[in-house]
Amino acid sequence: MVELPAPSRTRNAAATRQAILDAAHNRFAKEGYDGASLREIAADAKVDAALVSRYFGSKEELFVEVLNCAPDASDLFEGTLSDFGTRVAAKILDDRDVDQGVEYLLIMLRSASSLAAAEPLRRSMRTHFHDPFAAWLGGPQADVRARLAGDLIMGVCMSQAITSDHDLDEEGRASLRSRLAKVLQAAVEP
Amino acid sequence: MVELPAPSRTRNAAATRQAILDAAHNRFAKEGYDGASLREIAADAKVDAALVSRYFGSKEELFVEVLNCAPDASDLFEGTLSDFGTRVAAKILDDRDVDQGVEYLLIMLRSASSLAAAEPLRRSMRTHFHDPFAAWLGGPQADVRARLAGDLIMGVCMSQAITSDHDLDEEGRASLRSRLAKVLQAAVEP
DNA sequence: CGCCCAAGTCAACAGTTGATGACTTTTACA
DNA sequence: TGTAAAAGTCATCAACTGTTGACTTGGGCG
Repeated sequence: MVELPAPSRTRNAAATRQAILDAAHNRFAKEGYDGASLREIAADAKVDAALVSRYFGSKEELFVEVLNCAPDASDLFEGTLSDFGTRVAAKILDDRDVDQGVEYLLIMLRSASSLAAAEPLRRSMRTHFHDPFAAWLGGPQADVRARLAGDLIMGVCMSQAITSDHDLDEEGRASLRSRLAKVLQAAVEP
Repeated sequence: MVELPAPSRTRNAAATRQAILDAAHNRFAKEGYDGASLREIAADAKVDAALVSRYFGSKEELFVEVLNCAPDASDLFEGTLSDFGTRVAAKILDDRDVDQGVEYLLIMLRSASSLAAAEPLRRSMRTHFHDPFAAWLGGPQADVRARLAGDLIMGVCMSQAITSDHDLDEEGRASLRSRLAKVLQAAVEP
C-alpha cells in the first residue's frame, strides 16, 4: 500500500536483457515469430518497447538469440535407448509441466510459416536437436533415425497444440501413449 | 505482342470467386493464415483487394471456405492397408508433384500458430482427415492409429517445409523413405 | 438503342507493426 | 561532489493490415 514493492528495479543491463529474452521466449512459443510483437514482449518484460530494438538490433536477431539459448534437448537423452519410446512418449503426452525442450519445439512449429524465421530455425534445429540427437543414437543411419523420430515428436506436439486434446478420452490417451512409445521405438532402433 | 491475351475477363462472378479461392489456397499453403494478406491474394487472382472482402465477408470466412474445399485426403486411401506405409512414404517424400492432400496439410501446419485460424483448422482437420482416415482404417482404436499416423505425416511434411531437404543426400533420402514406410506401417496396423 | 443492376474499382479509414533519433534519468567513477 | 556515459523513455515514422463506403463500368434485358 505504502508503495509498490521494488517499484523500479535498479538499472541492470544484463538483468533487463535476460528479462526481454525470457519474455520473448514465452511469446514466441505461444504465438510464433510473426504473431509475437515486440511491444507485447516488452510489456511482459516490463520494459519500454524501444529497448528491445536497442538491445538486440532487430526482431530477427532477438529470435536468433532466443534460439541460441535452447538447451540441447538434453532431457530426451537421459536414459537408455531401449526405453526411449516409452520415456519420451510419457514426457510429451503428460505435458502438465511443459518443460524447456518441448517449449522450444513449440517455438519452431509455431514459427515454421514465417519466411524471416526460416533460416535461423533450420540452423537451430540442426545444432540443438538433430545433431546431438543423432550423436546420442549412434549406429547406422543415425541421422535418418534422428530425423524421423524428431518429425514424429514434432507432429505429435503440433497435433496437441492444434487440438488441445479435446477429442481424446482418458482411455484413448493411454492407448495413444503406448502406441506412440512403440512407434517411436521403431523409429530410433537400428 | 499485339495485345494482351484476353486483357479483361468478361465479368463472371462465379469465375472470379473461384479465382480468389484458388489464389487464397496457394497463399495460405505458402505463408499460413496470418502471413497471407488479402492484397496478395487479390493480386494473384488479378482482382481488386476490396472484392475479396466483398465476396467472402472476412479473411476468416475466406479461410473457412478454402478449408471446406479440401479433398477428403482421398488419395491416401487408394490401395491396401498392408502397403500403406510404402505407398504414403513415397507420396510424401517424392513431392515433385505436390498433390492436393499434402497442400492442405501445408495450410494446416503453416496456420497452426494463428489464434483466429485455430478453430476452423481443428474442425476441418477432423472432418477431412482424421474421421475418414479412421473410418478407412477400421479395427480397434482406429482413431488413435489414425491420429498417430496423421501426426507422423504432418511432422515429416513440416520438416520438409522447414529444411527444404537441404541436408539429406540421395542415399539418405532412400533410407528415410524405407524407414518412414516401416514406421508408418507400425502406426496404422492394429 | 437505352436502362439498370450486378461486377469491379478507388480511396480512405483506423489499427498495428518494427524501427529510429532525440530526450531524460540514473549509476559509477574520479 | 561533479560529471560523463550507460540505461531507460518518449514521440514519431513509414509500411502494412483488414475492412468499408462511394464511385464507375459493363453486359444483358426490355
